[in-house]
Amino acid sequence: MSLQQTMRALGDPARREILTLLKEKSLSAGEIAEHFPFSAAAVSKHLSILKEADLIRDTRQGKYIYYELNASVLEEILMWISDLKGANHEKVE
Amino acid sequence: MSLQQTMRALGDPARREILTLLKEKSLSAGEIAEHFPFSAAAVSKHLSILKEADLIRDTRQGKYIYYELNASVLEEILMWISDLKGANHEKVE
DNA sequence: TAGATATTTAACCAAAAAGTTAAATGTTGT
DNA sequence: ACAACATTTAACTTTTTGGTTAAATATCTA
Repeated sequence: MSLQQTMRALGDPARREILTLLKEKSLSAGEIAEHFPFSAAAVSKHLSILKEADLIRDTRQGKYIYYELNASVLEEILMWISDLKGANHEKVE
Repeated sequence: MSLQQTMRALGDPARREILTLLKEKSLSAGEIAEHFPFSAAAVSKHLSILKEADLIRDTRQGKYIYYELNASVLEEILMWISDLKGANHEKVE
């Protein structure tokens, strides 16, 4: 929820990679885990950190839990960074 | 230099705070350290991490070393995030 | 209900991060 | 050259992070 959580979540390369994967389409935990050289448990932990930061949402479908990107949270970071850059960030209508 | 370094540097709240301070104006290491509850050495380490990420630049002026924000690096992150959001990030002329 | 599969949670471990104090370095002014 | 000051670097400690394997939980199907 907080900028802190979001930034922390984005600090890890594996988690950024997960977000990039999810940009294309929603994937189950297992499908995501396949992309990485470490255990499903490790990936599961990454997923829970991303979920706490509200960067992803999960929905169970039977045996599988599908994850999808929640890009809306990125707005806050975008603003923080834009602000640092001294941009005048008006709302784009 | 890498996105990884930049993201990692931004992952720490103290370092983000430093950048925010430097947004206003350049400050010496000592002035920056005054804003934090921990030692000057700890702040110095944060500064070196930010410097490695090229997020700040330093220039010595006599006894003092002044730090200034280098916002240009933020462009890369901004693009990464915009991309995740699915934005069509054209250059703004 | 039992067994197979998907995923998470728990307990644990090693490596990295972030802090400390003390010593080293660079600069100024006398 | 020396003392005072600003800052960094070194050595060390504690906490956090990111991984492991094994056990727990949830769902499906025979």
